[in-house]
Amino acid sequence: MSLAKQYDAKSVEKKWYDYWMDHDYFSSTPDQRDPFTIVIPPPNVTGVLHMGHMLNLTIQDILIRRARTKGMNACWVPGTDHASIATEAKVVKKLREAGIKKSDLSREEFLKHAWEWKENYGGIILDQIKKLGASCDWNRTSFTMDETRSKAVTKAFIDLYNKGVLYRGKRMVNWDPEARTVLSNEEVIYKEEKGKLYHLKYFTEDKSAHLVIATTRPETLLGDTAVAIHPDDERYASFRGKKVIVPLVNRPVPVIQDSYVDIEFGTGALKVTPAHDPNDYDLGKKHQLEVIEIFEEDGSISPDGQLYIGKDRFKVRKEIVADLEEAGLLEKIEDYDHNIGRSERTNAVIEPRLSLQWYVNMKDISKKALEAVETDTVEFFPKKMKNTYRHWMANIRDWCISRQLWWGHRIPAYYVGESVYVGESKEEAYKKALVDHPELTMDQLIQDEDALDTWFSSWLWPISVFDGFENEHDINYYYPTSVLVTGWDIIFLWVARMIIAGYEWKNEFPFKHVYFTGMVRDKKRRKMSKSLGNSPDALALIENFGADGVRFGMLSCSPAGGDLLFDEKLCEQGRNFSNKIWNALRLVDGWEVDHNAVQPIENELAIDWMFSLTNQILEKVDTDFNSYKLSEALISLYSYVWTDFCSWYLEMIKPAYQTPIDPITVEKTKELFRYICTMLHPFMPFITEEVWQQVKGQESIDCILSQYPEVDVYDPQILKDVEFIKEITSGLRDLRNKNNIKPKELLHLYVQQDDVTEDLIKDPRKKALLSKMAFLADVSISSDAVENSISFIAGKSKFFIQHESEKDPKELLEEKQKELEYQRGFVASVEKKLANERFVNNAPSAVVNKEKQKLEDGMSRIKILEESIKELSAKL
RNA sequence: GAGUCAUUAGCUCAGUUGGUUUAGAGCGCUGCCUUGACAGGGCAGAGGUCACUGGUUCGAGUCCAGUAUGACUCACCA
Repeated sequence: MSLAKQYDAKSVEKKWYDYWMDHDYFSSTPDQRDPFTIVIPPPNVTGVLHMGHMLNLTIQDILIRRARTKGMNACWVPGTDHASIATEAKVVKKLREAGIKKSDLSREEFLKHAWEWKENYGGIILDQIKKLGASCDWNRTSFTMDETRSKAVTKAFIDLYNKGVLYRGKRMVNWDPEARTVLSNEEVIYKEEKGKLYHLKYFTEDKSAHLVIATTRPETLLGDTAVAIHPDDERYASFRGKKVIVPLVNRPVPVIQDSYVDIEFGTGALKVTPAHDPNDYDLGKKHQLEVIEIFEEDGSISPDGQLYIGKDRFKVRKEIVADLEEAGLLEKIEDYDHNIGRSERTNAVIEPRLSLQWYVNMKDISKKALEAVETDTVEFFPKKMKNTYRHWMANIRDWCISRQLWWGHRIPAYYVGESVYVGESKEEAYKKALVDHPELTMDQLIQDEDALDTWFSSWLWPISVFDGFENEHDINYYYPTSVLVTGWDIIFLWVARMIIAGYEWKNEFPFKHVYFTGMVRDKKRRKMSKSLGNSPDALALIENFGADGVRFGMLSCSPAGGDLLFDEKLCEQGRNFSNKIWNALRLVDGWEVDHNAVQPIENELAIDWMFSLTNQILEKVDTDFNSYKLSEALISLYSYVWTDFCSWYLEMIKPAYQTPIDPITVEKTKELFRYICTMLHPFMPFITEEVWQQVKGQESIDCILSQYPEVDVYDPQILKDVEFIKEITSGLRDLRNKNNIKPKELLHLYVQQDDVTEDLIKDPRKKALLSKMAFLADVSISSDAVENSISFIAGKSKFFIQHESEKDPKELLEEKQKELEYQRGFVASVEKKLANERFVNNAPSAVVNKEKQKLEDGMSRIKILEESIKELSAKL
């Protein structure tokens, strides 16, 4: 049965994924082999597959599949995280669309809806991951809120609490008024935005004088409890120790002096709102100022604000400006660009807010984690990420882990008044509480309303996916894992914390290597985002170019850590590559084998050459993998398969049209195909499995489990020899091109006599190969000039054919003269080096000899060019 | 404001401890090619003062200093 002209990725990919699954090839259990383990960076359960995931997953699959063919016990654990804010937001939105308000539901009712939502949509991304060909051990699929993972979270919390690492404190936090929860610094995005600077008048109590304060947030004056000036600022000397009146609310507040105030900025006078600005909070503490909280959780004004009660902060800003103007207390408004922090999830402007939260004291528990990276115990790729990591870890702040959400792990802390009791269950906490409060009833023990930050479960991931807090069996075998593949944007949120957790609970790092991928951007270097609409539909890409094509496209342009400018063309290139391999297979598949045919001698050489080259590539790919240069490895394989194997090798051994081929050549060629399939399999698993099945011969094993070849010794001389034959062939093709000689018209090639050409002519294998590739009737050495000839140079030797040049001799002469100039420049630079005594004396002899060889070859080329020019000039 | 990194062909990038015939690849571009694996193809070609200025060295795209431009991270002053 003949093969289809074009490769059909769609049917092939489904067929083999099902086949692999049916044979349980992805699943792993501990055995005597070395483990190679990766835990997936869990995508949000709300997520759909996007470009970042595809890059990330492709890389992980490449590493896993390669390890598998190298005989290791490869285990890739998939899963998702519960993404508390994102998921809760989605559920709230869905409920709202159905006419249900979250505030009308009890916690239990809401969670029922949330779980329902998770059951319906949570598996989507996992199915999409399968389409990409990911060879995850699906039996191990985990979810941060499933039973095992939840237990781990509770255990970790209690353990830290007992060690005294957790504490509860009132702090100024980043408050998201839309999600009504606290955010970590990492979840706030600062960006320059256009704003205004409002200049407001604060009068003294007797109204005799006023000072002017510049502020971007006039509405916060409702919470002002002081005005600050610099002690050295003589402009405000008369206000020292006095009180001024806060506009509109008419509250007298002290004028305090503090060197924190920047004399140069604005008017040099600062209004102080301790409840709603981190710096003001510190000032307030220092000067023992009153703290007035004027905002509700949703950003509206609270009764303590006195005015505008219940109105939203931005509405109030407009109104208060109008009211101030009317009262004559507004001096002027200036345009002013400043940084505004917004919630990464809801885009709401962050409101600094005082709040009682749970914190992890990071100082001590992060020490080992910093050291591990400093000493490369945990190695980062690319290395430069160490700097970023060090900077953050050295200045680490305490981690606020409580979130005012329902979807997530509820904090296992219970209160009796001010006393705190933690426990895996309410019963356990109750027992502890009874010690202090013998009269306590169960109902009087109140559990914390808040849930834990999602990262508080993610940081346990490399341990919890193996049930590492409860069960030794798997964790002892798989932990520490081999490599973590993730984006650099979550180096603090996730990577650093996992390393900390690893040392905290396993006393060992969670992964040996961390490979940071770049950001996927569009051609214009913009980040791919939903709002810009510049992100291609991942599944549509797979549909159009095949998973192999997309994997190729993602990889071929993604240096570690570097940004990746995604272009659909790259996937197209990948698809075309599949097609190329497919058609190479078709060629070989179509050959008629004559079992009595003798192998032509040029095939012998071609095969020797191709095997040598294969070993060279194997070596190169190994080196690239060791330093995670995956895209370089792929590019090497691409050019090895396309250029060397298809364009040269197959042409070398191809029998004449409708002529049968000898069995040895076919067998060797199939063997080469198998090498190609195994080497390329990690990158393009489907096409390689498909082709493998056609060429596997006696091998009963499938490509996915085929043994990765070891590098064998090879003869570099054979690579040089064939390189020379290729150079002559290309030179002659160019000559044909320029002189309108048909590509396949047989020619007689004359060769200038020297050591290299003599070797070429005398070796029948080389001569035969050259003749076949260059379409030669004959090759002969000629010391005499041949009449009416045109020539070219390959290496350092002259080659020519008897043919009247069709080119304008003048043009030809110019071309040769240009070339001569180049060669003279080249020779001059080499001569300069060799004339330098210090070079000849100091440089290693190998380098000096190389230079001498360069000089000799250059001189030889100059001589040939000079002769040609002389001949050409004579004709003019 | 502090720090990190980058600057090589029209575009995107390689270039491993300084020495690989005065720099490589892919895409794009130009010319030619179609019965025979593949137009999702073949053959060939053009295209670069390695950002700039100095320095170290026998030798610098590669090391050092400065300049310019850009990107990112962290911290943020009303």
